[in-house]
Amino acid sequence: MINPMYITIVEDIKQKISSGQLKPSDAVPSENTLCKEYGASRMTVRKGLAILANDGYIYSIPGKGSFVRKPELNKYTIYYDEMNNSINTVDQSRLLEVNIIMPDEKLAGELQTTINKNVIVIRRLFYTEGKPVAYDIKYLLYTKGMPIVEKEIEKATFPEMVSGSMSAFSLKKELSIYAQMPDKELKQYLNIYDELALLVVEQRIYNEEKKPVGLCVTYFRGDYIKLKGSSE
Amino acid sequence: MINPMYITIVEDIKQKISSGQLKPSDAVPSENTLCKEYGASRMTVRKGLAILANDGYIYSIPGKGSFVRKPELNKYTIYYDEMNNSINTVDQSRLLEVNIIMPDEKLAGELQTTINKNVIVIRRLFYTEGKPVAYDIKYLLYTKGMPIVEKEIEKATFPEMVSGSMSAFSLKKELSIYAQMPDKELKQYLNIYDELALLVVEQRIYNEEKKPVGLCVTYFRGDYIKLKGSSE
DNA sequence: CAGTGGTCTAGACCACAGC
DNA sequence: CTGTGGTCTAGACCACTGC
Repeated sequence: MINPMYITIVEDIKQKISSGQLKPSDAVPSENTLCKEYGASRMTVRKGLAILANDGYIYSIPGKGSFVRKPELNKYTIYYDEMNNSINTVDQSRLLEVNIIMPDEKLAGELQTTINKNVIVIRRLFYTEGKPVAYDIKYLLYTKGMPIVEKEIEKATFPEMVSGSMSAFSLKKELSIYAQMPDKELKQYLNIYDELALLVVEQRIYNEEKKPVGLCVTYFRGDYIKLKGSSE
Repeated sequence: MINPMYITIVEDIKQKISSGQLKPSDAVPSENTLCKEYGASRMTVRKGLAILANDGYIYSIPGKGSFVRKPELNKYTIYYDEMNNSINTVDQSRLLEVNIIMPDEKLAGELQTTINKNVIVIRRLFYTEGKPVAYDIKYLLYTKGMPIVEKEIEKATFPEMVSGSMSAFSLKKELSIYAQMPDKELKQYLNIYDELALLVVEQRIYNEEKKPVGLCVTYFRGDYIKLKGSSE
């Protein structure tokens, strides 16, 4: 396997950074230097540097040069949807409620809407091997194209519901994760008889203009979910 | 403000995708078509397409063309370190223990080492406004350059401790997040008198060859932490 | 002023898809 | 075979930095 030249350049420089030969805020050799070093044209060298910049290894300052970046030690990527997580996958879901309501003030505030606008409520229970493992409640601002067929709602994830009515590319999403004790209602739904912690995940979806279009809160039995994230 | 031409191309195509004019798996106009359309050279067009590809909007298949990608609806980025979270920041930390131990079998398995290798244990308590909010325990495989000064240990985050002894660029990190009830010991450390859920975060750090170099488990009082993530 | 990175061109050759 | 994307070149002009 013969790599293209720009890949060679990328790997050489990555190696120098990983090995400590080049340290954060050190200057990477200038483009012209690298051209001579590799016998490559400037565009080829630049392609390599662009990749390094994109991967977070270096940054460039016009007129000065390219420099090694300090790595982001605390950045993780997490793939989350309410039906699928690392311990168990939801194999069944039960629709508790689909309704159109007028939000109370708290909810209206959350959704940045007014108390006289319609909001869709969807409440579901998720099961794994016949046992209830999560209680899920969603509030969606009504827009055309929203799912109204119950069968669709039962199996859809939150972003899927919203993206039916708008291009998914324009959506901004936020997660909020915390631990909580269940109240009476949740204990009943989730068959909890003694003390058991819940993992609560709130998803908020915003449109292109950062207006909220939906809120989803999922209460997972603590013994049935583990969220996983990783660097890179 | 006049944008470079490749930015214009990027924004035009992004707009077509966001507005739904181009849908997932639709073909983007070919490079030659775009060259003519914008009166640009092929390298300029390609630069634009490269950016779109990098941002996850499109993908290219040699010999066929470029196509609109299905957005990753479930991808989030989370910035986590054990001393800093969305409700409160740790303003004080107390070192409970720094020690060198032989791991038991379970720990040795976790760290993929043997029970006769030295492991550093660090246990800390984190405080916010004088109140204990998290209990933190770390296991590090010993390597040269490890922090041994207590003052350093008290304030360092997990990746910082490890990166003292190796280039941080080569580290792979994993997060595991779940909810749990505190045991007696944790209740004591965290001043918990009635039932309160804990948010538990495990960090695992691996070196370039995917060998574990450290494990860190942090138990947060559920009422004192909320992890935040967001798309893009 | 010389050196740096940022943009851009007008060619070239290649491997691969599909007809 | 034509059209596609992937790699690469050898120039060019620009704006910026630092001496």
